[in-house]
Amino acid sequence: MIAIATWNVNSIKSRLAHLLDWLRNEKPDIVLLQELKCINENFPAMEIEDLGYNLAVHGEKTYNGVAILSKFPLSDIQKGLPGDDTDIQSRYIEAVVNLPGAAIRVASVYVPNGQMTDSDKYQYKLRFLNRLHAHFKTLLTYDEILVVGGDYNIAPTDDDVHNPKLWQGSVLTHDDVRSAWRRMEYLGMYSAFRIKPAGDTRFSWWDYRAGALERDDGLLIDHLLLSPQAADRTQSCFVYKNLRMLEKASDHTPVIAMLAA
DNA sequence: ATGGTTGAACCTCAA
Repeated sequence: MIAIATWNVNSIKSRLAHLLDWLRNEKPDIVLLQELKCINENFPAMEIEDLGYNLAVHGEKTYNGVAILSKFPLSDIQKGLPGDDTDIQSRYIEAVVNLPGAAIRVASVYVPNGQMTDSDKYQYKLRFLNRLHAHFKTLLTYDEILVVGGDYNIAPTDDDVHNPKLWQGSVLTHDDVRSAWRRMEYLGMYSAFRIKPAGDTRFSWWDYRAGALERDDGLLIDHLLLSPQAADRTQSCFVYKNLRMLEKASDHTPVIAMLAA
């Protein structure tokens, strides 16, 4: 079994102790990280490599930043989401993980939050999702085992929201972004948690504000999207809530898929 | 308390 996790750490520097403990205890094979909030030079590569991981890092000062950690060798590393050369934000990284006798293409994506539906950032989010759709269309022609994990900043249905009324029309639940999500599904990308849910936790993110965690005011916005070849191998998908319960936690917690391999 | 917290970097922005 191969464990593939996605986790928005909200600053790799602030979350390093949590990350290292988790890697030591759970030993996920592949980890897709978002919101590093650091440039490549400041990424704590040695500490993570010491635990047996190979790295691909696409950092940025202050904001964004994505990375791939893998127990197996990486090749064909690509940084940046195709489709707009003027977009310099570090929100996408892709690589091939070379398992013995098999290869898995993986990517870590940090979809823009969008802030407010009347903001320019929301338009950027919708354009980004269009580019992601186009890229998935290309990737699916490869007929590979493909896993794209990340913070999609989309709660695909009201089942993914603790209190749907409270979140109605927000940038995380708006019809526009849900429609964009479904377009990716219709291409043939399957949500791991949708097809093989396991465990008791339905959400992956709780706001720091207003006691959201205490009220379980959570949303499932971190997802692992799978090609048909990856979906066939997926045995289960669950949220690892422990990391949200710690002192100085990220506001997101890992989502993990188990693939037969 | 016209909402609250966290992180990075700056005296505010993004989430």
